[in-house]
Amino acid sequence: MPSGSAARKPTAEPLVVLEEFLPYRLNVLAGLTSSALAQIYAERYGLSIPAWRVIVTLGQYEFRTARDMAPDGVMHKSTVSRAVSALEKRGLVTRRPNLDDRREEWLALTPEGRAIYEAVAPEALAVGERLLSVLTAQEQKTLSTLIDKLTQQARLLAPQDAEGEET
Amino acid sequence: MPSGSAARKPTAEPLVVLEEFLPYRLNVLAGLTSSALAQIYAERYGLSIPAWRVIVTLGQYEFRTARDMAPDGVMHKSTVSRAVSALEKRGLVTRRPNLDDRREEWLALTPEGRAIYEAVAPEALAVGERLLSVLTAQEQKTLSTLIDKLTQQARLLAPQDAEGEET
DNA sequence: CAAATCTAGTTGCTCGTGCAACGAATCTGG
DNA sequence: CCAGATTCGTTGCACGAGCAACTAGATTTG
Repeated sequence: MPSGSAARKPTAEPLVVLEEFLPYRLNVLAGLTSSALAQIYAERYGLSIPAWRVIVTLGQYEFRTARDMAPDGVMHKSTVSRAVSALEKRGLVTRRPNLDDRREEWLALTPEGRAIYEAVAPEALAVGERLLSVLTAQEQKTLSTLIDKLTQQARLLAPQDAEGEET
Repeated sequence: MPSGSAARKPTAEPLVVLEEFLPYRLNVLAGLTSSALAQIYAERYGLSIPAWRVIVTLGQYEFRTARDMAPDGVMHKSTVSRAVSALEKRGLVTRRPNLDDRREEWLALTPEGRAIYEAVAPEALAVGERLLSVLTAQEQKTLSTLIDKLTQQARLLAPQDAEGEET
């Protein structure tokens, strides 16, 4: 147990107790789940988090533009751009210019890309479910609601749209 | 409205729906709250996330070693090391060798460091509370429980101890 | 239809941070 | 009491990602 030395005497007035601070706890949890997931898509398939998100989105929607990948400002557009380039270079994604608006391009999975998607997705899902397995069905529904409420509120408090992390 | 093009037709069998995937949602939420907080301690006080954590911990415990800053593997030790160096250079933190074990050093806030702590902490707390303000007291308790359960479980699924993000 | 404005996407730069290798101090076992 | 293993902390390296500036194309306005 590494926290054997943990019981150091607290200051007179600890204004913030980190371990109870919601943003901190959310980040720790998010980081841990990211690590768990990364084991799969990173170590096993060489995918970065942005790449994983691109693949999942394309697996979900068939055709999308790069901009669609960052629906609400999650992921910077440069991040998406580089992820797509990398995936294209690996032959997992194709670009096809949109003739109606030649600024953007339609992205799609190649057969190889889809193969990876079909291999990774179930494993990722399994991790998600193993995570949730410690909650009852009712708790899972509650959690979902709470996350939505908080996310909505956080969006109001965050700068404008900024952000960009993992999973 | 950027999502005007959102209703792209889904694939036959979307294996994973990203917007419903717990790890993804957790990361988005954590990222947004981080951004909200960063507005304060980064833009206003020039503190990185690790630096902020160090300051809060020292504000909480008076004396700590660098290792204590990463209780469970949150934050890499190199991250802590660099954060502490930076804080020392700014005169916010002091190091004093531990004579009982000269591998480690006792860290503490300088008066300047404490002043910053006392300025930042309430603001950060306020953000946390504004976040939570959309939840009832009961919901807040529930959330806390759920986060704990999930964190515990995530720790089992994550590699060994790996991790390292924001707040 | 020209000028100004806006949007999609790319790229150079920089910085934060994880990793791995290392140095120093400590602890353990023969 | 010495040799190997372990732990605290630092540092070189590389890479991922945000920012800002830019190109190219589209849209608006007068």
